[in-house]
Amino acid sequence: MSVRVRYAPSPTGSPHVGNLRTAVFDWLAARKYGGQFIARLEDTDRDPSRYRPEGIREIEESLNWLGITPDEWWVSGGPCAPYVQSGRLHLYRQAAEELIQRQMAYKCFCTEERLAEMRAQQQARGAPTGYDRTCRDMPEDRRAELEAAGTPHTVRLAVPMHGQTSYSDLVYGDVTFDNRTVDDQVLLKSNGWPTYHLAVVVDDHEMGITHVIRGEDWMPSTPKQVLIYQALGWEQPVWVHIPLTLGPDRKKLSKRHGSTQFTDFIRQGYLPEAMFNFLVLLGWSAGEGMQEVMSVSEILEKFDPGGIGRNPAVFDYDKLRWMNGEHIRRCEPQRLCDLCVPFLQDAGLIGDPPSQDDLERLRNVVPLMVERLHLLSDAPGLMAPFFRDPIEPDPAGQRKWLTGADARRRLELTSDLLSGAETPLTEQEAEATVNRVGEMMGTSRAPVIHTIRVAVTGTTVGAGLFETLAVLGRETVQRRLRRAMEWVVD
RNA sequence: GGCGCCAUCGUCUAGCGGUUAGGACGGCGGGUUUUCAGCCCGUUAGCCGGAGUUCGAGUCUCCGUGGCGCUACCA
Repeated sequence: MSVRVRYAPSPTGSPHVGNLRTAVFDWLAARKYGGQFIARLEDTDRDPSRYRPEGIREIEESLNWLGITPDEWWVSGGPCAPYVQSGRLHLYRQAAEELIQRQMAYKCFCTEERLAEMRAQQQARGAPTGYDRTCRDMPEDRRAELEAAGTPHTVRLAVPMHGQTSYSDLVYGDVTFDNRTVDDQVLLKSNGWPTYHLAVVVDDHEMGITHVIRGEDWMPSTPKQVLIYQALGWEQPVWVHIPLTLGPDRKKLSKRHGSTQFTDFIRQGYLPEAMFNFLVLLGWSAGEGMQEVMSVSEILEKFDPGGIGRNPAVFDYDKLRWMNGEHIRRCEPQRLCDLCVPFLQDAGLIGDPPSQDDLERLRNVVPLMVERLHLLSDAPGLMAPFFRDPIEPDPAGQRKWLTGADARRRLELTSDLLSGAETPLTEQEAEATVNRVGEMMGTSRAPVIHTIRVAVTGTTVGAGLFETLAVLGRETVQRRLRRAMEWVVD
């Protein structure tokens, strides 16, 4: 039987990085085993405070962006459509009915108020919380009476009062729960909609899911689902729980730790392969001697679910930033240019759409900046001197390198040496010129370099000066040198 | 409170009874005399505690401690 792995997000808003990491593992396992990757929307919670359908677009965008577009999902459909739980309600009702007939579930007529009160009392006593099973052993005639009156009810799982339920987890090994500690979980809400526990089991079975890969926070509810599989006589999937992602303070990763919305990372200029690489390393290791920076195909080649660790991992923004730089440096030049375009457009440095001139200049500038980019969003700041005209000098740089008669002289000499020629300015000519100016002034070339850099870029940081001059071109360089003479203070 | 999971440098981790406990990020220092970045070199720092098993424990067992998660008609 073919391996089928699903990613089952719920539309509760913008997708979280920890959540997408699960999708990465889901995809990896599916591909590794030559199976299908399926995505299904778990939208059975329609409470307005949590149901945020706007987030669905972002889930789709994130998956596509990462390059892990599902083989079957709500966007493109598939043999198990619909891939949205709200369109599958009849299946859950049918399953609930079957469970009731098999006496593995029962109708519960308790009101939410009563349940809240019960819970409050349990907490006050310091007792374990959980349903007290009032309706479980309800006399048949009483049940029929309430039913005939149309009393709202839920359907609960009748968890065995004794014994244990255990399952085997690919990552965590054998996990066992005393049935006494497992709650009689609500399976069907009083509005007829299922809870996660019922819906996930029914859908995973109906869709032929073979591997359930999800966050470790689902472990405590797994026995409930195992019980449902057993009651319905269905074969269980392979359970694979993966460790959680934490913030720098070791608490669950959340907004206050900085960016956690996946789309934020896209906007900030991280590369898909860098995110993929970083996310998979949060909980998985190829073992000794591994190279950490890997392409998606290298990861796929080395990936082994057995290498998934068990300890929760802190999300290290510094390492992600470093890793992004590594991937940027491995990027094909043309692709890197394309990736930079939207960031430069947002900064107003190039047109939308960019002109041929913009694109040609970008192709020349990117090689100078590739080693200096960590995030694509660094591009506008770094590349501004090549796209903005006129430029303004950085005050500190001006104070240091555009001050005094010597500075003026360096500008004048450089400008003089560069004038006259009609040929394009080359790196060689730029270097020779700067060297010559140094000689003429009886100094090393260093001060010349610094002064000219501030003059033509406005800043003290950036690419090597000779390459910079060549890319800027003779005409622009001359114009900026002359302009800079006005900036020199005494 | 109950239940579950986890525990090696600050962080991500390798280790699967015998190692000088290895790598990566970060930090620090140096080199590349063209800044920044990159690259190269070096350095910093760790087996939570206690019993037990064993000739020998980071590795196995138990207890403790700590962290995290779940404990909803949320997922």
